[in-house]
Amino acid sequence: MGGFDVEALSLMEGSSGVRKGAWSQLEDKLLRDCVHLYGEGKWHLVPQRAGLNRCRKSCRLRWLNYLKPNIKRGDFSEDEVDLMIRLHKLLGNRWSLIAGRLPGRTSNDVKNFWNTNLRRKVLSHNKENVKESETTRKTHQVIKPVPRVLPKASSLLQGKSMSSFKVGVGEAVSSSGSENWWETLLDEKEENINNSTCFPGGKVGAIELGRRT
DNA sequence: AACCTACCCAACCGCTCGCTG
DNA sequence: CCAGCGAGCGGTTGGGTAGGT
Repeated sequence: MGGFDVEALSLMEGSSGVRKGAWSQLEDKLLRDCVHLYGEGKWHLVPQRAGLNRCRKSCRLRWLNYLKPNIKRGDFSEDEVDLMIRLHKLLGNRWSLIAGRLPGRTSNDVKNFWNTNLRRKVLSHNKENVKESETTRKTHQVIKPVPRVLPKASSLLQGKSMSSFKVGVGEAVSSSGSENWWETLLDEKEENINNSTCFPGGKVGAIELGRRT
């Protein structure tokens, strides 16, 4: 890669005239300068301000997943993987929430890592569990997880600090008074994975956190 | 060396949510 | 209350590349 490929800037334009595809160094520089100058947010204004022929979404994603300072690159540590698995058990495919507990990691990173590395691992692990559970089904009633509904306006859902966050449902959680309530929740869930008081109703599905099902 | 396959990761797309007038 | 708009999210796609034959 030597120098900016100005010609490439005019290529790969969509039908709307907006450029698509990989970002050039020049585009990265323009976007970085723009965010430094105006700060994050107002993404609809960014293409104009930065002089980029990109859609707002593309700009935002590029910044969040690649250009933002303090983004951690490289392999996930064992601790991170362990935490990711536990959080995924708890939260399901809430990549942004999971990424929020992994400093320097983006939701895209987490999602990609999960899909390429962990999904298979977990699936095979689950298969083993299914085999095992089939042998014990006669004596143990299987109680499946039920959506845990959290307040929509909660800081958890907005990626804000957890320290001031109080969960609105599940007395066991809110009454714990723990700063790291979610860690408690992880332990609690592992311990009570088959406890109906923790997961009442036995409804099948991902854990509800407000936005999606 | 050439081809094929699987994998990784950046980027796009479509949808939902929250805010505002 | 409702429509319009911007922001954010998760699912999916596609290009690049490493490894195998």
